[in-house]
Amino acid sequence: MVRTIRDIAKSAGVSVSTVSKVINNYPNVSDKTKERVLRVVREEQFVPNSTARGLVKGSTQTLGLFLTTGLTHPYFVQLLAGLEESLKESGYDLIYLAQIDWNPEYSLVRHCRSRNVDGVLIFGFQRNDLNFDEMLQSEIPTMFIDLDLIGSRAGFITSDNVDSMRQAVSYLTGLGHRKIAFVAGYQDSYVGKLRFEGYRQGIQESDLPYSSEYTFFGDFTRDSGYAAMKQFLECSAPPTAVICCSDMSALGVIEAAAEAGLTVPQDLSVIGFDDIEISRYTNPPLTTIRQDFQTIGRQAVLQLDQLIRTPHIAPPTLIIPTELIIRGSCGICRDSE
Amino acid sequence: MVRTIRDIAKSAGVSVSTVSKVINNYPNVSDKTKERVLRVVREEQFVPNSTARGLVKGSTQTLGLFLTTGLTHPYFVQLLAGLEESLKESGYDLIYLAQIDWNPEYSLVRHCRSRNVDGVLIFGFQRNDLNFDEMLQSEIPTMFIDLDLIGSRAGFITSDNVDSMRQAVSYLTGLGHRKIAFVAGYQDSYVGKLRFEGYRQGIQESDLPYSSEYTFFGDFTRDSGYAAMKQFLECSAPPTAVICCSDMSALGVIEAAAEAGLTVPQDLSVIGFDDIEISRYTNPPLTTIRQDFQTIGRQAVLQLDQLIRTPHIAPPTLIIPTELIIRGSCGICRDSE
DNA sequence: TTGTACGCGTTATCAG
DNA sequence: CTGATAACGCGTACAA
Repeated sequence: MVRTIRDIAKSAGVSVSTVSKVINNYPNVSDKTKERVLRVVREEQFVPNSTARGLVKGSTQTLGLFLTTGLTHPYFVQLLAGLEESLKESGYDLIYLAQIDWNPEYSLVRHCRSRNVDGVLIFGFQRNDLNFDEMLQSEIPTMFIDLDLIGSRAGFITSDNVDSMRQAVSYLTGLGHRKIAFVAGYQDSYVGKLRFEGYRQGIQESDLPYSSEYTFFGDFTRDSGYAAMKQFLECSAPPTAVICCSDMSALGVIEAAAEAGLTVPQDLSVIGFDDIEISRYTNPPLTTIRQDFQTIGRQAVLQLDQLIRTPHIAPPTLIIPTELIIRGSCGICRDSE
Repeated sequence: MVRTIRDIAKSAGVSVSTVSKVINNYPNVSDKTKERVLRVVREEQFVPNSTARGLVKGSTQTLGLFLTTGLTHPYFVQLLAGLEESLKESGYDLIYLAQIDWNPEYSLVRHCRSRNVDGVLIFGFQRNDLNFDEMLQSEIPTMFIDLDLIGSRAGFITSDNVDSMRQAVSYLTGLGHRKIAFVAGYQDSYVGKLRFEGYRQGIQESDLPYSSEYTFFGDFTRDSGYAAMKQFLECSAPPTAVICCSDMSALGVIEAAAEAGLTVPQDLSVIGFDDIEISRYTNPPLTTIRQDFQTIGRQAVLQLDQLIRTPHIAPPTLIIPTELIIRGSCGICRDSE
């Protein structure tokens, strides 16, 4: 039994517009009628139809979310928790736009418009996965997560990938390491590039020579870590420390090292990335870089909300710090050379 | 520059109703006008406004999703993948109803109605978390995931928790074990109860005595597994096998066993639940029960779609089989007793 | 302070 | 086969 604003008006003995004014907290309503209307609203459990409201206002208190398919990011759940928290604060529901298709005619912008979303969150994509230019040129408020795209109404938020890796290198050099290898992610992914860049900067800042032998481009999996370490062991001067782009690949590195008779952290230091749940419990516990996805999710919505509500604001670009979690997989360099 | 159906009508030199008929594939339109309209639609990149459509049709091609807060289920991502796949097939977008609040006045039903969703998915809740009765009594098509609630328009889908545990017990008795302990989940959770029930059934079917000493009620964490094993070791006749309600707690059991000088699987057999990514790589690799969350997500949407489209259909209740993944953490019982 | 009437973009009915 | 026109439920100038 669905109630409309008209039913409420009748029950309260006022006009529809008065009800509307009460609901939307307009000033020019006498306290007496306001109270009466409010009582009826409560009694009849009236909730305004957001579809109708969306039609007339051209906005729906809804944020659109585009997600890449096959998402396996370990900390996606945290992101969601961050989203949820701020979604509540700012009063939006989230519509997951699942009807993406990958043919070139598909248009994110049209999809958004047809749904009348107030703003859009985009997560998990690479630069050329979809036609993001159209999105950037549109007037639709947009926040990219982990992709550095900017438009007049579009900003982005991401972890500080570069600094993460510089920190990691610096931590290892502080332990005396000078032969530091790097298990990279996809060469052409946004985060992959930045982390590699951070590694190179770190190397440079510590006056260490860069050797391409010490870099392996993998795919974040355990297997790629394993393969990487096998390759590093072939080097004329094998590394004494390895930085990885994911915890899973760090685990692969440790396994390959163990097979070669090397123990961590005595013979080899290893740093991971992500801080997945298991990392606390591995043997040894993994030293790793933790991304603050809860904050990223939270800030993405908060910033988007600002963008939506402020017409000429500069598009937000946020870089969220990471944290090096020091556990047991790194040790002082014993390489006498 | 947003186009409406009126713009299209003007450009094509026909009436709005004709355009509407073409868009919605109505029969009574001549091929010639249909073609002309379609051309204009394509040229002008017209997409009908789903808000307006939703208003008049009373349905929005949208499914609502209620999620519990702080969801950390490792396989939620799989569920999402399953959802996404079938969402695409059946043409819905998913609206994540984040504006839940926990005061008693909050009504799921009203929230749904205000958004005009066609159906609802509910995941991660316990029976008394919210007022689900109202939902069950409403005419809103609903699928509960992992919660066995049924209404005239509401069904559920879940893994076969009972059978999973019976399988596990049966597998262990097949290996000669007769002292089989159980690390349960929350005592009052839906899945927790069923898994415990399955364990008891399995015990009974194998004519083993049930001993409350052999059951520990934990919370799915590694720590609770650790604590459980410590307790089991205090028994006058410690178990030779342990079944756990999560992989993490299985890892805790193994750790506690190792501390007591027991090696797995020689001295103790351990079975987990979930098959998280890491289980393949632990030492020994974990024998565990895998839930098919991809299928659960997929079927949830498919069944809901059926429910929506068929007025008087019986509410679907699906129990999805699990799979015992046999790896290296179980061995033949050596207990000579 | 309150109410009337129109419009948001679409679909459905019914007359032509 | 095509086109007016009335809904759908709400917000808001404007009139009272």
